[in-house]
Amino acid sequence: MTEEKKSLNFIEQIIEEDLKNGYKKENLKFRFPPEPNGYLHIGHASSINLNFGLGLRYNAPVNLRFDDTNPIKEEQEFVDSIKKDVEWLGFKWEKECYASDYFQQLYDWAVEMIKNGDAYVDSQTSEAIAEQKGTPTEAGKPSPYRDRSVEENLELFEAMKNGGTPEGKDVLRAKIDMASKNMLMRDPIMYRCLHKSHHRTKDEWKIYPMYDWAHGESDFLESISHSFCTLEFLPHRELYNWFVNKVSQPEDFQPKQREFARRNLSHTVVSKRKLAQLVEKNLVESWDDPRMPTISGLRRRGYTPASIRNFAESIGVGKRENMIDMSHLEFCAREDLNKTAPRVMGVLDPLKVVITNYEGDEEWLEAENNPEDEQAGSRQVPFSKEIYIEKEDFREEANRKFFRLKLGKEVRLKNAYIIKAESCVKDENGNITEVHCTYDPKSKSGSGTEESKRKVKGTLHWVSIKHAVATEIRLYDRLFTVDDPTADKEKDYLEFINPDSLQKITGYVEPSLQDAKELEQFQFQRIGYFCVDKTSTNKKPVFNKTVGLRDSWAKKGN
RNA sequence: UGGCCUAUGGUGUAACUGGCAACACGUCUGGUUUUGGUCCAGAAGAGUCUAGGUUCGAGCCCUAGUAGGCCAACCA
Repeated sequence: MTEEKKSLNFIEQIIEEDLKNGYKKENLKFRFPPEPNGYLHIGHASSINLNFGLGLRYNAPVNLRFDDTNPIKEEQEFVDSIKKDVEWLGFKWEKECYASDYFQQLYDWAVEMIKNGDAYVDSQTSEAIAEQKGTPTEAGKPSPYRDRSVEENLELFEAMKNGGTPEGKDVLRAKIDMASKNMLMRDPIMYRCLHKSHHRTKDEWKIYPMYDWAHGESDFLESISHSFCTLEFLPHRELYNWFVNKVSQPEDFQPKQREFARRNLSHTVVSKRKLAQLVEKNLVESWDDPRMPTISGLRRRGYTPASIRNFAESIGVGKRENMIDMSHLEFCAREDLNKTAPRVMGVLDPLKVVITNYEGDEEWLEAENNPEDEQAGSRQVPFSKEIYIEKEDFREEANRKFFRLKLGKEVRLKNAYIIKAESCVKDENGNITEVHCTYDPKSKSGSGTEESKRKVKGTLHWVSIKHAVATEIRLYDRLFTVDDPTADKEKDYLEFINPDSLQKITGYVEPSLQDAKELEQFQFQRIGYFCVDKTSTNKKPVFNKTVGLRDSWAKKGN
């Protein structure tokens, strides 16, 4: 085996550099820190893959930490879904943590900071505070409350904590530098009064810490060595370090925040807020609608954990703006499903074929389950005089590039016989309603006869009409009609919703699929990959189309 | 108008840290095939945002531009 030197991404290079500079490998520790205010999406999958992947690579623990500092937006439902999704993707966290675990510690540290003159209570309105903050090009002005005495600050902060201060009245601010070029350093707010019940601490707290005054401290408390976040947090790094310095001793190891670019996927949106909007406005069914780029949506659509992990791994991590084409995700789905999905036959747009010289009642033929997998074995599929084929697989006449059924020509029925189209029946509008064929009884697949080995250019999938199971098939297309629905500053992204992103049809599948279970995946031969929807029942099976097979015939515009 | 980040085929990442730009997706050929799938073989496609500079040598370093992004929630 040739030892191929896999190039490191810039995150791994940072870690290697730290290791080279004496940082102990056993002290490496990472975390994935979602806010439980929505469902995880494909962008999070990248972050999950990065953090947990690093854990695997360096044999280091990775915590799952919920950044639950805002009770207004956060709910237990989201905590549950996030845990489910991370597990489903195949990752194990070391500890399940919550920023809310540290509320008391954070509070105690805040009191210390007040005593040290590093924080003060500001009694102005949020508007006044915003105004004094200045602009990126203009320094801010100090609050008139900036120099309150320690005693007064302590008293006021105590009142905030006890709920004696109304919401919106007082806030605790760090005393840093109102003239800093970094807006975040202009006395950032540490605590606000929120008399809301928290999904975990219930009514215990009347004040809640802000992100900046919680995240780095949580990292510090958990001994996280490297804290990775997306690029928009880059300006927060200075503040992150400032706060960590306040709560730690110089000899303590300090977590290191580094930033990477979030991944954008074409023809969709990757923003929790926008996805939530799609759900709220009923533009999709739910967070797990198979058109959604959420982990739960992709799961329901038929994506496998491996396909999503491979996707995240293959697109890598970088620092520049990006727009990854959906076709790349689809490739990852096919690549994985090709190896694992059992092959079956189903007809989506049926055309009746009568085999006029077929004498028997029915017979069961052997069909290979997966040519990519020797172990997959075979099954029996029923054949009879009347079958369905795909409407687009028959033409009265066509040129020689059409490898399918046409009058007077032969085609093979997958796993069955070679048939020849003799005539077709049409309705009053000229639509073909039936094709009459004859079959060659000696051409049975696998029989080993001379006739069965004949080279016939086309092979069609089919299903015996009297054995067929009628199913609901849901076909999906991209959710948005353009690559980047957010690119147009004049138009709202919702204007680019694809009205035809979902199509429900009735299809007919072979009887072996009658009892398929939720999430079971199949390749409908010559069509694509499908999986059983959660609303499916034995009486009425429902299949979601995950992705079509590559189709070099359709691509040529036939 | 301030500060910071970024810039490599259509897309996403590489380039052993200064040595003739590579990989994957996508596209196109051809072969195999009882899936117009898979698989196999091959091709086209960038001279690295621009202009200077350092150097024997620059995608990598320096300077100045240009373009895009981020920063003025009691959101994360």
